[in-house]
Amino acid sequence: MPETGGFLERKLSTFVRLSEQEKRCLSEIQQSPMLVKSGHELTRQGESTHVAYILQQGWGCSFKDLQDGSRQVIAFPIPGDCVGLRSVLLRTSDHGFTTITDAQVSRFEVARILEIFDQFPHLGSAILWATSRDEAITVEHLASIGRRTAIERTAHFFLELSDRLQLVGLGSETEFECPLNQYILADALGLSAIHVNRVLRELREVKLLTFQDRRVVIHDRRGLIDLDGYEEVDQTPILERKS
Amino acid sequence: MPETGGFLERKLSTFVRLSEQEKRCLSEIQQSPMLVKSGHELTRQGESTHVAYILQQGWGCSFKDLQDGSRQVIAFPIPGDCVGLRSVLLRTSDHGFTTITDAQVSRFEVARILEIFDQFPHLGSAILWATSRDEAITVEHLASIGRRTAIERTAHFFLELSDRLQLVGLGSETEFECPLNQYILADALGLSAIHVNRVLRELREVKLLTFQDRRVVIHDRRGLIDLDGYEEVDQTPILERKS
DNA sequence: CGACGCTTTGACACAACTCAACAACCGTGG
DNA sequence: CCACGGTTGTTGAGTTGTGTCAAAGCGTCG
Repeated sequence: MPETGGFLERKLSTFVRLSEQEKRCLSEIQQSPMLVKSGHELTRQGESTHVAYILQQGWGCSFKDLQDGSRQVIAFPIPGDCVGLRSVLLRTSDHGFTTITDAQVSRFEVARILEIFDQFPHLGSAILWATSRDEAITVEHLASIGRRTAIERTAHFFLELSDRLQLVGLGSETEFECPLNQYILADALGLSAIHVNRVLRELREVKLLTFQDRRVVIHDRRGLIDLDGYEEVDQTPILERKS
Repeated sequence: MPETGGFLERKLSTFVRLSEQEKRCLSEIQQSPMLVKSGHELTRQGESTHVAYILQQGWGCSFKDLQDGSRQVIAFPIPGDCVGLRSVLLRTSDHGFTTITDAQVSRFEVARILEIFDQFPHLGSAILWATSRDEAITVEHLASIGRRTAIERTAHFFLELSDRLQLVGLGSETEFECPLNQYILADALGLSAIHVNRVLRELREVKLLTFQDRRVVIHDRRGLIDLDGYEEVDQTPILERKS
C-alpha cells in the first residue's frame, strides 16, 4: 500500500499535479473498499449497470466470452485502474470482469464521476487521460495479436505490464509479482496454453525473461525490446495547473 | 449526404434526442469541411497534436505501424465518426490515420470539445457514448483477431461494418459500398492479403457474402451470424431529456 | 502500347493448435 | 501419516490453418 492517496492518486499524479482538494476528492471516492474473493465475477458480459470500480488491491482481468466457448482477455487492470467505466455508457456491458486473486475494489456511481468532471475539471482531464492510456494499451494489444509472433507478443506483454506496475510502485525495472497462470496468459495473448508454455520456455532459455512461481524476472530488457519493438511511454506530466 | 445536420447528428440522435440548440452547435463545428485527397496521412503515428477531425465523407483508416514494417489497421471510421480524439490527450499519437478515398473532414480544436461538455452536457454524454461505442468495437476487434478463425473474423467484420453504415444511412441490410482492397482488409483482420482472398472466395462460394467491385453484398445474414456469433447492437435511445 | 494496381491461383513451408500423457504441487480428509 | 483429487506446468507427436513465394490474369490509365 503506497502513500495515503492510493494507487490512483499516484498514477494520476504522473500526469497532472493535483491540489489538496482534488486529492481529498480522490480519497473520498475510494473510501471503504469492498473485499472480493478470488475468482468472483464483478461484472458480467451482457449485464447493464450504473456502477464502476477502482481496483485497489489484487489482480483481475476483463474479458470477452465468445460463442464457441473460447475467451479473449482484454486487459489486466492493476491497482489504481478503473473497471467497467466504459460499460456504463453503453446499454449493456460488452465484457465481463473477474478477479484472479483476492482483491479490494472501490465501488462508485457513474453519476459521481460526472459531478467530478464538473467540480474538478483538472481531475476530470486526468481521468480522461487515464482512460485514453487504457485505450492506447488496448490498441497496442490489438496490433500485437494481429501482427506479432507468439514470442514477440509475449515479450511485449510483459514489458508493458512491467511499466504499468512500476508507475504505481508495484514492481522494479527487473522484477514483479504476477499471479497469472498460463491459461489466462493464453487467453490474453490469443494463443493456446500449451504454446504459451513453449514460448515461456524459450524466453527463459535465451535468458531474456523468466516467468515462474507467480513472479516475472526480466533478465535482459534491451533484448526484449529489440525482439518486439516496444516503445516506452513518456510519463512526464504534461498538464500543469494554470494558477 | 443526409439531412442538414450531417452524419454525426444522425448517429448521436440514435442515442439521445437533441435540442435545436444542440443541433446548431453540431452544425457549427462541422462547418467548412476540408477536402483531403485519397492516400493522405491526416495524422501520423508519434506526432503530437491538438486537433481532431470528424469524417464527413469518404473512407479512411487508423492504423499502427510496427517495427518490422507490418501494419495493423485499428478501425475504419465512417462518416460521422471522430478521428484522433484519443491522441490529443496522450502526449503523442499512438497511431496514424490515412484516407483511403478522397474525403472531407471537419477539423476542430480539442478545447472546443471541452467547451461543449460544459455548455451542452447532453451533447457531451452523447459524444462519450459514441467514443464508448468505438472502444467497444475495438475490443470486439481484439477478440476477433485473438480467438476467431480467418473466416469467422471476416464475416464478423463485414456484419459490424454493415451495421455502422446503416446507422448513418450509408447502406442497406444487404448491400453497401466498400472501397477497400484486400491488402487493407488483410491489415485489419490480421491476415495476409493472399489468405483474405481465399477467405473471400469461400464466403462467396458458400453464398454468404460477396465482396467485389468495391461493393459488399450480404446474401445470407443469418448464416453469417451463425458462423461467427455476431451480436446486434441495441440502438434504441437510452437517454431522454429531463425537461 | 506498356506500366501499374489489384486480384487470383498453386505449391510449399511453418507457426501454432490439438491430443495425449505425465510430473509437480497443493490442500483435504481418512 | 499417506492417499487423493484438483490445478498447473511440461513435453512429444502429429495436424492444420495461415503465411510465403512465384506467377499469371485483368482492368485502367497515361
